[in-house]
Amino acid sequence: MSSSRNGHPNAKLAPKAVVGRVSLYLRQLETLQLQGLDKISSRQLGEPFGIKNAQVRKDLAFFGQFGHPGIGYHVDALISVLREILGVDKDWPLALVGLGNLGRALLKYRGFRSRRFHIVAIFDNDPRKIGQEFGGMIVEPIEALRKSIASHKTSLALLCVPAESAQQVADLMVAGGIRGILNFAPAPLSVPSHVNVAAVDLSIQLENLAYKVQKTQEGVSYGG
Amino acid sequence: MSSSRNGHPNAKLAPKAVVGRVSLYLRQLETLQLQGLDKISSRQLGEPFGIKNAQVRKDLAFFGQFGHPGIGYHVDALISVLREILGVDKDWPLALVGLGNLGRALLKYRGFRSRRFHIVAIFDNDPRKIGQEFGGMIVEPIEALRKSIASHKTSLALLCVPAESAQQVADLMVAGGIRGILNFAPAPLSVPSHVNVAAVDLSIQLENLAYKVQKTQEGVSYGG
DNA sequence: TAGATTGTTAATCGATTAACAATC
DNA sequence: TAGATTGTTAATCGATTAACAATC
Repeated sequence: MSSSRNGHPNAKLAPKAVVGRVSLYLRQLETLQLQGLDKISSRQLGEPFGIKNAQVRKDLAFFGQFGHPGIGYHVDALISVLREILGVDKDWPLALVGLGNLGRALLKYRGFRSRRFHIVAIFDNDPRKIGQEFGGMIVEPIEALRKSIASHKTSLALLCVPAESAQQVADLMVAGGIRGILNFAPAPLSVPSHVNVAAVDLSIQLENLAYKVQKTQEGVSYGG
Repeated sequence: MSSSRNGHPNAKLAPKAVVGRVSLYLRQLETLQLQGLDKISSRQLGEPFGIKNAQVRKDLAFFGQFGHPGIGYHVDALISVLREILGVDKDWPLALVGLGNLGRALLKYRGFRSRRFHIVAIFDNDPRKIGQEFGGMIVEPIEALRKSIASHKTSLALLCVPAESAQQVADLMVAGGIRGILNFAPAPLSVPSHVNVAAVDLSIQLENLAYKVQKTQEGVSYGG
């Protein structure tokens, strides 16, 4: 028995794959809530993603017992509990560094706000950008990162600078106390173990697709 | 020893994780090539990504024998072979659908071109955008997708429309003969099995980071 | 030759799936 | 009650790591 749930006491860190799927479940639940549904089974919850019912139950079981045998899961209740588990039941201030094309696109991206992620400060090293206004914020020089992180209590940062300067900027983020970096630069980052990095690497994703497409297009017609 | 290598004959599709890592190796090799290195060991190759030497060798062994015992791998030779394996030894035309903030940022993104991915046609359903020029191309209506895919022989597409219309546009892509979709919309896509989808889901990545940060910040101070 | 490093096998580890008693 | 569906255990599957003979 022993209270596990919502990640307080001795709970272990869930495997990354589990957390990713739980995010998907949460999103699906929110869609269903808008549609007025109030109950859902593990089978229905996994279906849109091609995830098996046993997997859904196992993933949720990692955090506690939320379902009702014979019934399924209550949509509203499960939403609350998953939001709490993932930590998206509160606001997360974000620092955005690098105002190139991608950085400016992220500044306007609506998907973040709906998840309580808010960009609160923006940084660039281009003197022509510093002092300018973007999305209601004044661009600060990268040296201002440290103070800004402290004053906004920022834990998460979006790293949108070119590959060449990514490590250098990451170092400044770490020095300032950042705990998680979403890295859009196509470069590996070296950070202390208490800092988490997630990479968004578009070229690698495209290469993956290219490989599969190439593979499934030939393959068929060749002999052993 | 039966030619495996470079993915011609009976070669099985490599596990997704393997392909992703091979992309990283290739990028690292290219960096080393620019630095003038001509040999490298499996240990050095994996180091920047925190990948163990045994893993690097096993990943490469999936495609063939490219190394030399006691020596390591020849940088130039391995680059050629990995490019061929991944399919990035040739040009890949891309269709871009959805010219919101993200779509326009991708249009200018340099990371694609260096990998021989080229956006060759752009689409939107907004009448104010159709006919306009972006990045040297004229915006076409989404209904033109089918003909364009055929004439450009496009296998890969970037899907940057809002979540609500993502499935509908994906259906048109599939009908037009697209074989791989890089999906930026926060919505699950349902496609036939011969079409590959890779999702770029920023909110989910951020939620992952938020979870870990939250977890490592508390955790420590609570009792069993 | 001695030292380095490969490709590959065996051992370990972790993740997914199937099955089912318990429950509504 | 009968049918549905959970949480969980056991079985399967796949991926990572360690170890080492073969090779340069």
